[in-house]
Amino acid sequence: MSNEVKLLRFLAQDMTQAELGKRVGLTRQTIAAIEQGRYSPSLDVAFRIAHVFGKGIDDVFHWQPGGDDRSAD
Amino acid sequence: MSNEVKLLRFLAQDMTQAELGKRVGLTRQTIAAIEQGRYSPSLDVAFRIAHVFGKGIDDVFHWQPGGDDRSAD
DNA sequence: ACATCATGTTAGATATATTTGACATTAAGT
DNA sequence: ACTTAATGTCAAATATATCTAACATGATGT
Repeated sequence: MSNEVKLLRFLAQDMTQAELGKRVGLTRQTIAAIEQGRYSPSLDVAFRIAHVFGKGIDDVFHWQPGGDDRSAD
Repeated sequence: MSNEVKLLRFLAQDMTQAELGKRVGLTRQTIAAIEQGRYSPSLDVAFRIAHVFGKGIDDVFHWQPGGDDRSAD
C-alpha cells in the first residue's frame, strides 16, 4: 500500500508533518511513519487525513489486491 | 463510523460472517465486531473487505467529519 | 427432542498502531 | 558560527485491533 500524503502536503502550501498531525489528531512521528508506509493506519485516521486535503480515500491511499509491499516508493 | 457490511453480505447470496472472514483473512468474531462498529478496522482490512464486494471503500464505510459515534445503525 | 448452523458475546492472549521523549541531520535565516 | 524549523529515526510505553477458545441464543431441519 502506497500513498500520496507527502505529495499532498506539498501541494497544500507546504503543510508540515507537524501541522498535518495537529489537524488530524496524530503526532508528527506517526504522520512520518504513515507517509513511509511503515504500517497501515486505521480506517478512521485514513478518512481524517483524506478529509484534510478534500480528497477521497482512494485518491490518497493506493491499494492493490495482492500487494503487501511498498514498492511504489 | 457506520458501514454496510452486513447488508452487502445479504446481497451477496447471504454470505456468512465466517465465509467473509475467510475471504479477507479475518475471524468471524472480528467481522461481527466490525459490522457492529465496535472498532475501526485497519485501512488494509477495509480495502480487502470492499474488494470482496467489488465496491469502493466509501460505498462500504460511511464517515462523517465530527462523527465519533455509531448513530447510523 | 435433538442436532446443526449462524450469530452474539466475552475473557485473555498476541499483534500492531500510536504516543512520548530523545537525539541526529539538513536547509534557511541572522 | 549560531539558531531555528522540518524531517528521520529509535526505544520504551500505552492504546487498540485481532485472534483463540469458549459458552449462549434463535432458527432450521430431522
